[in-house]
Amino acid sequence: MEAAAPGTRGAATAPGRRATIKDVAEAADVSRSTASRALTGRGYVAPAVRDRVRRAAQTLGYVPDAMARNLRQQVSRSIGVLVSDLRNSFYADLASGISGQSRRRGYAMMLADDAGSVEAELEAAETFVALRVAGVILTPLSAEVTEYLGRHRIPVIEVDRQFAEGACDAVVVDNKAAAERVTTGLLQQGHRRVALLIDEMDWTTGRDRLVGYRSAFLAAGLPLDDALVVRGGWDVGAATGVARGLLDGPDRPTAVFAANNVLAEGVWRAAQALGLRVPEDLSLVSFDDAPWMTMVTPGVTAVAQDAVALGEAAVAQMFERIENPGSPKRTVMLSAAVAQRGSTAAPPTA
Amino acid sequence: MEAAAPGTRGAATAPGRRATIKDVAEAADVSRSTASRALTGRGYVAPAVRDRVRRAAQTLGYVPDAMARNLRQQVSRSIGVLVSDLRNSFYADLASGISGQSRRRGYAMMLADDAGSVEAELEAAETFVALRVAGVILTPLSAEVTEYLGRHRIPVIEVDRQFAEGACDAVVVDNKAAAERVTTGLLQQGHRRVALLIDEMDWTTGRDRLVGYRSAFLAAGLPLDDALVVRGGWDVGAATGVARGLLDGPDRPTAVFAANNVLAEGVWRAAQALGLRVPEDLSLVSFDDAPWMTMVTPGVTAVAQDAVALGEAAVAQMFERIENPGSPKRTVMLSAAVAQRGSTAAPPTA
DNA sequence: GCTCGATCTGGAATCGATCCCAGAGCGTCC
DNA sequence: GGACGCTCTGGGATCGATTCCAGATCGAGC
Repeated sequence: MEAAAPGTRGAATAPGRRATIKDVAEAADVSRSTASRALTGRGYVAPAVRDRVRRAAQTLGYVPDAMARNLRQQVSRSIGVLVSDLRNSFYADLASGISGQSRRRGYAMMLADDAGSVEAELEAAETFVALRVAGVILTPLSAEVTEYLGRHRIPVIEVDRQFAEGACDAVVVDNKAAAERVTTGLLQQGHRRVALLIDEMDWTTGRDRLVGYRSAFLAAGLPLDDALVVRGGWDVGAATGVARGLLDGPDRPTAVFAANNVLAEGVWRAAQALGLRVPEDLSLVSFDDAPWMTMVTPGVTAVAQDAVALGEAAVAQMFERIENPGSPKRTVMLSAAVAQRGSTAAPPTA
Repeated sequence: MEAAAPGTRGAATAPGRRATIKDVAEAADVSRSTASRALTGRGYVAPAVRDRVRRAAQTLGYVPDAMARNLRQQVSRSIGVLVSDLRNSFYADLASGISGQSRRRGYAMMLADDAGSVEAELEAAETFVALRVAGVILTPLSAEVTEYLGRHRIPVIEVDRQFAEGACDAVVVDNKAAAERVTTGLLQQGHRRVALLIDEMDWTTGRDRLVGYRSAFLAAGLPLDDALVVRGGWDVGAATGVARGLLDGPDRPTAVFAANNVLAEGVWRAAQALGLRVPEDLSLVSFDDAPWMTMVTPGVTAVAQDAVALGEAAVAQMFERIENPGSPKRTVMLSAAVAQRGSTAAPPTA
């Protein structure tokens, strides 16, 4: 879309129906072809005629029909975005980054969220195909969706997690490195019973965070205890319950590494409920920063994925793919910073 | 879109280009008209032929082009949504509610955020017009955008706030009643110096919250002190600064009513920085709930607007408007609950 | 004067789907 | 047997824009 200068959006003078290019052409006393050339700037038009047509369009409040234009040109200027849950700040930030960046490039964003349902995910993908979007950015739930979109020749960028590595472009954070870094930090403070609370280990996110956690132990020459790796469930309620079970007992871990912000919230709530002080009784680190982590006392040390930047990088990668369809698939890996706050300390010397 | 049964999304067998209805028609050995009738279910088709066409579509992985369909039918099955800032959980929840509800009705959602810029808002509106969306749901920044969309005969629903009352449909919360309720609560606990920290007083949100605050004083027969109504700025940094100024002094208020979640965060941070204990030294209530408010100790008492429900109500209103274009404009008012937490107490007896 | 190229314009085809309408086939009823 | 109604199919117009192409006009150069 050509960005009209401020204040130039014309006043449609009470049209019974929307103005079409035919109306503009008639008003300017030229043919539809000429009107089109004048407005798009492609092809010859005499300057005087061009101005006349533009004025007419202006007066009529003409806005070209994107459907018709896209149909004719067989390209669309919108992208599809599919995330898991907008109420989770991680996905909201991601969408925000994508939105800003794609607007800057003149593309509109179709946003859908599958509420964790593979069927909803495929339905959204089908809608994107129907709308002939220029590309899709998604946080995949299944490998099928990428394959489906690929079959329809729609460029796909997987963000945050990947299914089949190398099957399509992807933008992810270096989960392993970041997980290893925070785990090593806990070990260096003297913790030995460090639990990992995790939601899944099938996607690259969970898998790599687990790998990072383990390699920190190996690097420190410390033994691994698989009983300390615990599945935490998908929502705060479940996570809180699991965390209570984990923390309620004599043999409890002295530190917990929560693999995402929902699980961290569960641990925090469980600690509160059990009267455990952070960090005196329990150290906590989180993968995924969240707004509340800077509000509580002490603040929660977290791997701060910049979700907005992740979204922006995904958009950049998508346009590179569109301009360059043949180039080999690429996985962009962003590093994540660790925001040190007050939620870790040496373990209690019980 | 007809929801295909799971697993029925056909395999496009390596098409050089996407299958069109012409391809389906040829594969099923019928005309394009018949293929169309078979797939849409409108008009006569012999059952045997219908099945043959559907199988052909299946085999080819045919997905009808929404552009072409919309162009022909002059209606679209997508709605435009325009919010201020997705990173704010209020707007993200709103979008989430809209998304879920519109997906349920088979509509796609075009989402844009103006980053507080009126120009970006108008640009997004123009995109919505170009895409011929069925309707637009927005949290308006300017009166102009609603008027612009209205001129192009696009149904508009304003959510959260209204500009010209009655100019279009709207879904809002009862700001006045909720503000009055929480203010009255503070007065009943004995507070007299109750500050209102507010961002704007031009929109209905700010105006009504101010009105509610004032009428609580009037109802209690207490005098108003306009020096206690303070503008707090638009982001957390500014809000924190203003709150520090407000709370740093001998004559500081004993309670603060923050008119939104960003301002409440500013007050919370300022109180922390100044070493003020909540609620012993300072009571705090917020308009707008936010996730962190249940995470901190004590929890922050807040007017809990259900933003998801707000979004869902907006979608419902939009479809009512679409089905019933002539009916008088309607403003739906949702009441907001007050989530009582621990952030208020009787004022210090200094 | 004639050719050639550049500039400029309008007619008509095109994108992919829907839908009106004419007409074929067939059964029923008077 | 003929009129009528119902079922079913295909031809072709249509939505709104873009774009190819033919042709008109004009000025310059030989």
